[in-house]
Amino acid sequence: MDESCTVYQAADFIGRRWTALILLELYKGESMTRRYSELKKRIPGITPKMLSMRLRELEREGLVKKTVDASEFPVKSSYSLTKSGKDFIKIIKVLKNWALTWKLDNKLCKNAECGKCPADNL
Amino acid sequence: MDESCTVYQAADFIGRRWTALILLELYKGESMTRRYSELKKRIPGITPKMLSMRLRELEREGLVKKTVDASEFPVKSSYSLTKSGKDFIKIIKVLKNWALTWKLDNKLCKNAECGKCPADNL
DNA sequence: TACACTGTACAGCTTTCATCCATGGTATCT
DNA sequence: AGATACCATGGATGAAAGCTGTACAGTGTA
Repeated sequence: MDESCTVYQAADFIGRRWTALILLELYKGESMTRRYSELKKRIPGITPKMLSMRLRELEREGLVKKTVDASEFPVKSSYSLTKSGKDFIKIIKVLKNWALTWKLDNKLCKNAECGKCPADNL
Repeated sequence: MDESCTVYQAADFIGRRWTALILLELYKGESMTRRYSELKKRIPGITPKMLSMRLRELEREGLVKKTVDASEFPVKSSYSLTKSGKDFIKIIKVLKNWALTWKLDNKLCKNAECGKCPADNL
Protein backbone atom coordinates (compact mmCIF):
# COMPACT_ATOMS: atom_id res chain seq x y z
CA MET A 1 0.00 0.00 0.00
CA ASP A 2 2.40 2.63 -1.21
CA GLU A 3 1.30 5.90 -2.72
CA SER A 4 0.44 4.39 -6.07
CA CYS A 5 -2.20 2.22 -4.43
CA THR A 6 -5.75 3.34 -5.00
CA VAL A 7 -6.90 2.04 -1.65
CA TYR A 8 -4.28 4.11 0.05
CA GLN A 9 -5.24 7.13 -2.00
CA ALA A 10 -8.89 6.78 -1.14
CA ALA A 11 -8.06 6.46 2.53
CA ASP A 12 -5.86 9.50 2.38
CA PHE A 13 -8.59 11.35 0.58
CA ILE A 14 -11.40 10.73 2.99
CA GLY A 15 -9.21 11.78 5.89
CA ARG A 16 -8.65 15.28 4.58
CA ARG A 17 -10.33 18.15 6.23
CA TRP A 18 -13.72 19.11 4.76
CA THR A 19 -13.82 16.40 2.10
CA ALA A 20 -16.41 14.18 3.73
CA LEU A 21 -18.36 17.21 4.78
CA ILE A 22 -18.62 18.50 1.25
CA LEU A 23 -19.65 15.12 -0.11
CA LEU A 24 -22.37 14.84 2.50
CA GLU A 25 -23.66 18.30 1.73
CA LEU A 26 -23.88 17.44 -1.93
CA TYR A 27 -25.61 14.19 -1.07
CA LYS A 28 -28.27 16.07 0.81
CA GLY A 29 -28.87 18.56 -1.97
CA GLU A 30 -31.68 18.31 -4.46
CA SER A 31 -30.61 15.76 -7.08
CA MET A 32 -27.36 15.73 -5.16
CA THR A 33 -26.44 19.12 -6.45
CA ARG A 34 -25.46 22.30 -4.71
CA ARG A 35 -24.16 25.67 -5.71
CA TYR A 36 -20.85 26.97 -4.49
CA SER A 37 -22.43 29.62 -2.31
CA GLU A 38 -24.89 27.13 -0.85
CA LEU A 39 -22.04 24.90 0.20
CA LYS A 40 -20.27 27.83 1.75
CA LYS A 41 -23.33 28.74 3.76
CA ARG A 42 -24.00 25.20 4.89
CA ILE A 43 -20.48 24.31 5.92
CA PRO A 44 -19.66 26.70 8.70
CA GLY A 45 -16.02 27.51 9.13
CA ILE A 46 -14.79 26.54 5.70
CA THR A 47 -12.89 29.23 3.88
CA PRO A 48 -13.82 29.96 0.28
CA LYS A 49 -10.36 28.99 -0.80
CA MET A 50 -10.55 25.59 0.85
CA LEU A 51 -13.93 25.00 -0.69
CA SER A 52 -12.64 25.69 -4.18
CA MET A 53 -9.61 23.54 -3.63
CA ARG A 54 -11.55 20.57 -2.35
CA LEU A 55 -14.09 20.85 -5.12
CA ARG A 56 -11.33 20.88 -7.69
CA GLU A 57 -9.80 17.78 -6.11
CA LEU A 58 -13.14 16.01 -6.02
CA GLU A 59 -13.71 16.90 -9.64
CA ARG A 60 -10.29 15.66 -10.63
CA GLU A 61 -10.97 12.38 -8.83
CA GLY A 62 -14.28 12.04 -10.61
CA LEU A 63 -16.55 12.16 -7.56
CA VAL A 64 -18.06 15.48 -8.46
CA LYS A 65 -19.22 17.11 -11.68
CA LYS A 66 -19.07 20.85 -12.14
CA THR A 67 -21.54 22.80 -14.25
CA VAL A 68 -21.22 26.46 -14.98
CA ASP A 69 -24.24 28.52 -15.84
CA ALA A 70 -22.80 31.46 -17.76
CA SER A 71 -26.10 32.61 -19.24
CA GLU A 72 -26.98 34.41 -16.04
CA PHE A 73 -25.32 37.52 -14.76
CA PRO A 74 -23.17 36.60 -11.89
CA VAL A 75 -21.92 33.31 -13.28
CA LYS A 76 -23.11 30.46 -11.14
CA SER A 77 -21.37 27.15 -10.55
CA SER A 78 -23.13 23.98 -9.56
CA TYR A 79 -21.55 20.83 -8.27
CA SER A 80 -23.19 17.43 -8.25
CA LEU A 81 -22.21 13.96 -7.15
CA THR A 82 -21.31 11.57 -9.90
CA LYS A 83 -22.15 7.88 -9.59
CA SER A 84 -18.76 7.29 -8.14
CA GLY A 85 -19.26 10.09 -5.65
CA LYS A 86 -22.64 8.77 -4.65
CA ASP A 87 -21.11 5.38 -4.13
CA PHE A 88 -18.44 6.92 -1.97
CA ILE A 89 -21.12 7.97 0.49
CA LYS A 90 -21.52 4.37 1.48
CA ILE A 91 -17.98 4.33 2.76
CA ILE A 92 -18.97 7.13 5.08
CA LYS A 93 -22.01 5.12 6.10
CA VAL A 94 -19.89 2.16 7.07
CA LEU A 95 -17.58 4.48 8.93
CA LYS A 96 -20.49 5.92 10.83
CA ASN A 97 -21.81 2.51 11.58
CA TRP A 98 -18.52 1.44 13.00
CA ALA A 99 -18.41 4.52 15.16
CA LEU A 100 -21.91 3.91 16.47
CA THR A 101 -21.09 0.34 17.32
CA TRP A 102 -17.78 0.85 19.03
CA LYS A 103 -17.55 4.38 20.26
CA LEU A 104 -20.00 4.26 23.09
CA ASP A 105 -19.73 7.90 23.97
CA ASN A 106 -21.40 8.45 20.65
CA LYS A 107 -24.86 7.34 21.76
CA LEU A 108 -26.29 10.71 20.95
CA CYS A 109 -26.09 10.09 17.24
CA LYS A 110 -28.00 6.88 17.60
CA ASN A 111 -30.93 8.26 19.51
CA ALA A 112 -31.36 11.64 18.03
CA GLU A 113 -30.01 13.88 15.40
CA CYS A 114 -27.20 15.73 16.98
CA GLY A 115 -28.08 18.60 14.69
CA LYS A 116 -24.53 19.57 14.04
CA CYS A 117 -23.76 16.45 12.11
CA PRO A 118 -24.31 16.35 8.36
CA ALA A 119 -24.16 12.58 8.54
CA ASP A 120 -27.35 12.50 10.58
CA ASN A 121 -29.61 10.94 8.05
CA LEU A 122 -27.26 8.32 6.74
CA MET B 1 -18.79 17.07 11.83
CA ASP B 2 -16.38 19.03 13.98
CA GLU B 3 -13.48 17.45 15.74
CA SER B 4 -15.58 15.99 18.53
CA CYS B 5 -17.47 13.87 16.01
CA THR B 6 -16.56 10.22 16.02
CA VAL B 7 -17.20 9.84 12.33
CA TYR B 8 -14.79 12.62 11.63
CA GLN B 9 -12.24 11.11 13.97
CA ALA B 10 -12.49 7.72 12.34
CA ALA B 11 -12.08 9.28 8.91
CA ASP B 12 -9.08 11.22 10.08
CA PHE B 13 -7.69 8.10 11.61
CA ILE B 14 -7.88 5.83 8.61
CA GLY B 15 -6.24 8.48 6.46
CA ARG B 16 -3.06 8.61 8.51
CA ARG B 17 0.02 7.09 7.10
CA TRP B 18 0.67 3.48 8.13
CA THR B 19 -2.52 3.02 10.13
CA ALA B 20 -4.38 0.89 7.61
CA LEU B 21 -1.20 -0.96 6.85
CA ILE B 22 -0.66 -1.93 10.46
CA LEU B 23 -4.24 -3.02 10.90
CA LEU B 24 -4.03 -5.20 7.81
CA GLU B 25 -0.78 -6.76 8.99
CA LEU B 26 -2.37 -7.62 12.30
CA TYR B 27 -5.41 -8.99 10.49
CA LYS B 28 -3.21 -11.36 8.55
CA GLY B 29 -1.35 -12.57 11.60
CA GLU B 30 -2.13 -15.79 13.40
CA SER B 31 -5.15 -15.10 15.62
CA MET B 32 -4.76 -11.56 14.38
CA THR B 33 -1.68 -11.06 16.46
CA ARG B 34 1.79 -9.87 15.60
CA ARG B 35 4.89 -8.94 17.51
CA TYR B 36 6.51 -5.56 17.24
CA SER B 37 9.50 -6.87 15.34
CA GLU B 38 7.31 -8.85 12.99
CA LEU B 39 5.40 -5.72 12.09
CA LYS B 40 8.60 -3.85 11.54
CA LYS B 41 9.87 -6.53 9.21
CA ARG B 42 6.63 -6.82 7.27
CA ILE B 43 5.99 -3.14 6.78
CA PRO B 44 8.93 -1.93 4.76
CA GLY B 45 9.85 1.67 5.23
CA ILE B 46 8.17 2.30 8.53
CA THR B 47 10.40 3.78 11.18
CA PRO B 48 10.38 2.33 14.68
CA LYS B 49 9.12 5.60 15.99
CA MET B 50 6.13 5.67 13.68
CA LEU B 51 5.33 2.08 14.49
CA SER B 52 5.30 2.77 18.22
CA MET B 53 3.26 5.88 17.78
CA ARG B 54 0.63 4.26 15.62
CA LEU B 55 0.39 1.25 17.87
CA ARG B 56 -0.08 3.47 20.87
CA GLU B 57 -2.79 5.40 19.05
CA LEU B 58 -4.53 2.23 17.99
CA GLU B 59 -4.37 0.95 21.53
CA ARG B 60 -5.77 4.18 22.91
CA GLU B 61 -8.61 4.00 20.43
CA GLY B 62 -9.34 0.44 21.41
CA LEU B 63 -8.63 -1.22 18.07
CA VAL B 64 -5.57 -3.03 19.28
CA LYS B 65 -4.66 -4.82 22.46
CA LYS B 66 -1.10 -4.99 23.68
CA THR B 67 0.24 -7.93 25.62
CA VAL B 68 3.68 -8.09 27.15
CA ASP B 69 5.31 -11.41 27.78
CA ALA B 70 7.87 -10.67 30.47
CA SER B 71 8.47 -14.29 31.44
CA GLU B 72 10.76 -14.80 28.49
CA PHE B 73 14.25 -13.53 27.98
CA PRO B 74 14.07 -10.46 25.84
CA VAL B 75 10.67 -9.14 26.77
CA LYS B 76 8.26 -9.60 23.92
CA SER B 77 5.30 -7.43 23.02
CA SER B 78 2.36 -8.70 21.07
CA TYR B 79 -0.34 -6.68 19.48
CA SER B 80 -3.69 -8.11 18.50
CA LEU B 81 -6.84 -6.78 16.94
CA THR B 82 -9.74 -6.32 19.29
CA LYS B 83 -13.29 -6.92 18.11
CA SER B 84 -13.53 -3.29 17.26
CA GLY B 85 -10.29 -3.44 15.33
CA LYS B 86 -11.41 -6.49 13.45
CA ASP B 87 -14.62 -4.74 12.58
CA PHE B 88 -12.65 -1.79 11.31
CA ILE B 89 -11.16 -4.00 8.62
CA LYS B 90 -14.50 -4.02 6.90
CA ILE B 91 -14.22 -0.30 6.37
CA ILE B 92 -11.03 -0.97 4.50
CA LYS B 93 -12.84 -3.64 2.51
CA VAL B 94 -15.53 -1.20 1.45
CA LEU B 95 -12.84 1.29 0.58
CA LYS B 96 -11.09 -1.26 -1.55
CA ASN B 97 -14.30 -2.22 -3.22
CA TRP B 98 -15.02 1.34 -4.12
CA ALA B 99 -11.55 1.71 -5.56
CA LEU B 100 -11.94 -1.44 -7.63
CA THR B 101 -15.25 -0.29 -9.00
CA TRP B 102 -14.36 3.28 -9.88
CA LYS B 103 -10.66 3.54 -10.34
CA LEU B 104 -10.24 1.69 -13.55
CA ASP B 105 -6.49 1.94 -13.63
CA ASN B 106 -6.64 -0.39 -10.69
CA LYS B 107 -7.57 -3.52 -12.64
CA LEU B 108 -4.43 -5.27 -11.50
CA CYS B 109 -5.83 -5.71 -8.02
CA LYS B 110 -8.93 -7.33 -9.40
CA ASN B 111 -7.27 -9.93 -11.52
CA ALA B 112 -4.28 -10.85 -9.48
CA GLU B 113 -2.63 -10.14 -6.27
CA CYS B 114 -0.41 -7.19 -6.86
CA GLY B 115 1.92 -8.70 -4.31
CA LYS B 116 2.83 -5.44 -2.77
CA CYS B 117 -0.57 -4.85 -1.36
CA PRO B 118 -1.44 -6.08 2.12
CA ALA B 119 -5.09 -5.67 1.24
CA ASP B 120 -4.81 -8.41 -1.38
CA ASN B 121 -6.89 -11.03 0.28
CA LEU B 122 -9.69 -8.83 1.51
C1' DT C 1 31.36 -8.82 25.18
C1' DA C 2 27.94 -9.29 21.86
C1' DC C 3 23.38 -9.76 20.41
C1' DA C 4 18.16 -9.73 20.38
C1' DC C 5 14.01 -7.18 21.27
C1' DT C 6 11.37 -3.07 22.08
C1' DG C 7 11.35 0.90 21.96
C1' DT C 8 12.90 6.55 22.80
C1' DA C 9 15.24 11.13 21.48
C1' DC C 10 16.64 14.73 18.56
C1' DA C 11 16.89 17.24 14.42
C1' DG C 12 15.03 18.46 10.13
C1' DC C 13 12.00 18.17 6.18
C1' DT C 14 7.34 18.25 3.84
C1' DT C 15 2.50 18.80 3.65
C1' DT C 16 -1.57 20.82 5.20
C1' DC C 17 -4.31 24.44 6.44
C1' DA C 18 -5.64 29.18 7.71
C1' DT C 19 -5.50 34.16 7.06
C1' DC C 20 -5.45 38.06 4.34
C1' DC C 21 -6.09 40.02 0.07
C1' DA C 22 -7.46 40.95 -5.06
C1' DT C 23 -10.55 40.29 -9.02
C1' DG C 24 -14.66 42.64 -11.56
C1' DG C 25 -19.13 42.92 -13.03
C1' DT C 26 -24.02 43.11 -10.88
C1' DA C 27 -27.56 44.37 -7.68
C1' DT C 28 -29.41 46.40 -3.75
C1' DC C 29 -29.58 49.87 -0.10
C1' DT C 30 -29.26 54.95 1.40
C1' DA D 1 -24.87 58.92 -7.00
C1' DG D 2 -22.15 56.43 -3.91
C1' DA D 3 -21.40 52.71 -0.92
C1' DT D 4 -21.72 48.20 -0.01
C1' DA D 5 -22.41 43.32 -0.71
C1' DC D 6 -22.77 39.07 -3.70
C1' DC D 7 -20.64 35.47 -6.88
C1' DA D 8 -16.70 32.16 -7.64
C1' DT D 9 -12.25 32.02 -7.60
C1' DG D 10 -6.89 32.15 -6.92
C1' DG D 11 -2.13 34.13 -4.96
C1' DA D 12 1.13 34.90 -1.08
C1' DT D 13 2.58 34.01 3.39
C1' DG D 14 3.42 31.59 7.47
C1' DA D 15 2.27 28.57 11.39
C1' DA D 16 1.43 24.01 12.81
C1' DA D 17 1.09 19.35 12.18
C1' DG D 18 2.80 15.20 10.21
C1' DC D 19 6.48 12.37 8.96
C1' DT D 20 11.46 10.77 8.15
C1' DG D 21 16.23 9.38 9.32
C1' DT D 22 19.46 8.15 12.31
C1' DA D 23 21.19 7.21 16.47
C1' DC D 24 21.06 5.04 20.71
C1' DA D 25 19.25 3.20 25.37
C1' DG D 26 17.49 -0.50 28.63
C1' DT D 27 17.37 -5.21 29.83
C1' DG D 28 18.27 -9.71 29.92
C1' DT D 29 20.67 -14.33 27.66
C1' DA D 30 24.84 -16.87 25.75
